[in-house]
Amino acid sequence: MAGPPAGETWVPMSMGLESYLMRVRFAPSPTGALHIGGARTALYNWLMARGNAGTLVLRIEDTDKERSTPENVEQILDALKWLELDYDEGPISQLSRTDRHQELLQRLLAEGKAYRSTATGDDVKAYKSKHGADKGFRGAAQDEGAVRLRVPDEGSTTVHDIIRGDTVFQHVHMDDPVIARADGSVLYNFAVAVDDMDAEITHVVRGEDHLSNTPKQLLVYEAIGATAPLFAHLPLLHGPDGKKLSKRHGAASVQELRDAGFLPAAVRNYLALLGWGAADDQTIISTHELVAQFDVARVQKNPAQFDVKKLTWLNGQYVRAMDVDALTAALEAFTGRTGLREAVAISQEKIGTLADFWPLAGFLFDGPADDPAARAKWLDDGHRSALVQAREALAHLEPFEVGAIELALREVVEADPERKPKDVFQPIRVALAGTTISPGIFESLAVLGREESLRRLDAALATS
RNA sequence: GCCGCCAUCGUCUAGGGGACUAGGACGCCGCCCUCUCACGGCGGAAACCGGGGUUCGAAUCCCCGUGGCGGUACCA
Repeated sequence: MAGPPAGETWVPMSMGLESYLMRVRFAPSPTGALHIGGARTALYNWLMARGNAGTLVLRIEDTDKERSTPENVEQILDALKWLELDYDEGPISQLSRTDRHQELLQRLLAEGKAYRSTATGDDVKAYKSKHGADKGFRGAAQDEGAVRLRVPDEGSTTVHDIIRGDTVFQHVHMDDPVIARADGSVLYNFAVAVDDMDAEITHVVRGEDHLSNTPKQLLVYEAIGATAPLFAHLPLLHGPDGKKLSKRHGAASVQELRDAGFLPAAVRNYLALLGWGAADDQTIISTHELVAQFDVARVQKNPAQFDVKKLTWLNGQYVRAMDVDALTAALEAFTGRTGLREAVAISQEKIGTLADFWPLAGFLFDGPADDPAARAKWLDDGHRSALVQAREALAHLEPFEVGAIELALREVVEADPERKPKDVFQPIRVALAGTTISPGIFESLAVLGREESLRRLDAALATS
């Protein structure tokens, strides 16, 4: 599916050849579920590719064999699929590129641009505490040990970042980074540069936690003699307490979002807004508009806090904008039940997430809930006559439809000047639903049908 | 500790020297609508981290401080 998405043959006027050939990548490490920050990184890359007729490459950074499992890879693939973010190339396993990594590693070793050293982390630390910040660790070449890249003593490496501008890293502050373990297996900072180079990635868009890794990777490019891509380091995402986002903030992973009943389109919209704003500050933006409008250069520099309340509101907007059939399909998939359409139609404007539906409307299918407080308040002797009259009004009503039901029940209200609407409607609600919260009462009666409605009213009268 | 990034309402943001009495959205508060819960409508409270500079003029540019965050792995 390389090339522009279906129906989108345009290329923004301002885009030159370089942008037209844009190649971006999403390169998660499979250490567990796809977190929200990772999802946003995936989304931004996807938006860039789709908005610029570019190519999105999916690469799995699995060079850490301890943590990378097939199950974890599967989780990431699932999450992307649920988010409806597709990719044009991959998934490529970084591990599968071992031969190529070794080839270049040996070359750097042979050229003296990298060297083996048995120096440990503690050795480096000791060296640092001796020399302070004025001298980065430089090892002496040995014939065994881990492979370190030789960092020049003088000069500096500048990261050109689309979001942040230039950041200069002085070489004297940098330690020679380890690029391969003593057993020869390569490390992230080496593999990522090689793979991005071979995949001809033009724009690396990733989390800000990689910013200080970038000069090391730039040095790898330089040692290999390759041209580095452009970088964009995204601000990190925090929870409501300003700390790193985690499970106790409600939902930290894409899977949790799905289970909480959020819609993929709403999640995409919300995630896009987390660190980025459209030029006109629009809040509800369809994925199609997002593709057209997203501009990584406009991404915020400061970290954003994930706010589940705003996501919930946004999700409600999407729920209400769906047509009933689509929402029914989503809810039937979510609940595992069928025949929900009528109940969905009368609940649509009252739910924020898919998970809100069953607690609200489940009584239509599974019978009344049991809320003793509601029964005590509304099914007492004081409301008995209203319930009896309502039952009579409904018993032979034709047709048994929303409009007729409302007329009939309002007549019951007016039959007694002391009566307020809720003195009739709430007892009915509690009789039908078992609780004081439900979709509209006329609508609920119509969906239940005459027979079931009368059964529930009789049951309430029998126990009150 | 060292290296680096960042800083507008509680939150997400608009703003990029004069259009700022700092705009929008979520949330919050009040009112309206109303059969419950919601939706919706109307209104309100709420921010330029602090201090110095530059300038006729600073939320916007510079410096310092403070705070937050990231990195400092033979993790990614």
